[in-house]
Amino acid sequence: MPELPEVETVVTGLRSEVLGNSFHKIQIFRTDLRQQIPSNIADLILNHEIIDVRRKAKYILIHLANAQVLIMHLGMSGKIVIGKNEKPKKHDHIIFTLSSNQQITFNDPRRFGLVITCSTAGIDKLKLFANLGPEPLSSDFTTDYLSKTLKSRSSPIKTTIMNNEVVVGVGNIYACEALFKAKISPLRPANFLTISEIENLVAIIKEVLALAIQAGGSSLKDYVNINGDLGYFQNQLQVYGRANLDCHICNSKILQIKQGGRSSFYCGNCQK
DNA sequence: AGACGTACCTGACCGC
DNA sequence: TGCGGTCAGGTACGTC
Repeated sequence: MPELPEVETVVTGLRSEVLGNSFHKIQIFRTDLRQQIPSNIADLILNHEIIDVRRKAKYILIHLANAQVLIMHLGMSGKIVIGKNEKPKKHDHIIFTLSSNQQITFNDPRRFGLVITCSTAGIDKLKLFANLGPEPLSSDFTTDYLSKTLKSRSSPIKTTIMNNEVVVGVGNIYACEALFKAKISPLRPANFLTISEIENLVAIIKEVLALAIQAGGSSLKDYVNINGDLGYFQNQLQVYGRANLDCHICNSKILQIKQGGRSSFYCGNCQK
């Protein structure tokens, strides 16, 4: 469920729900996520005002008045649900109860996600954040930056834009979608792209992510609503998950291949 | 430094 | 119904 737009959506929703509150209670059911949930988490975060909620790459950062930060990542299958959680469901690993009495539940079947804490000052020293590239929606992600970065990269452009050291937040879905819109084959070696292709790709990555955020990502429903309607942006996908269906532009069959262990979807006719 | 394979874990789905 | 295989929106680590 989580690429950048979904995480952004979760962060926006969380912010409106938790700002000014504090955590009054934590229930932990499993500690063995991607990293262990720290055993002293309650001591660090309970009863301090929540002063900010932000996104960094695909991480959710909840800043507290005592200069601690609660850091969460949703992995492949993580969800954050707000509301009364009367009886914990399967794979609910941690439930935070707010001073407002609302509850925030972290649910993650595959447990590739993460819940840790860090001091505000220590964030920049975290290994997690040590080698992250620029935020795609920021002014740091430019044609100039990307063209310099791609010069030394001979791997396919698809796996390259999914590399967090190159740019953060571009996951499998939006990598496929952006390359389709940019008419660039996912197989092209990154250092073979022309300047105008790179310029176009930068603009399109920003556009695709912004549109998906506008649409509330694809996890909005799990999160705001109790009825599990499918995400809104899913309906706008041009290639992802559409193997053997017709390209909306040229009617060729959408192809599916494997790159770096992940599925890539593309139009062999439109994307060169 | 960068490329690549593999590992982490559970559930859903498909063919037999 | 059960079994085995494959797949899934992410990241980290070892090796070459």
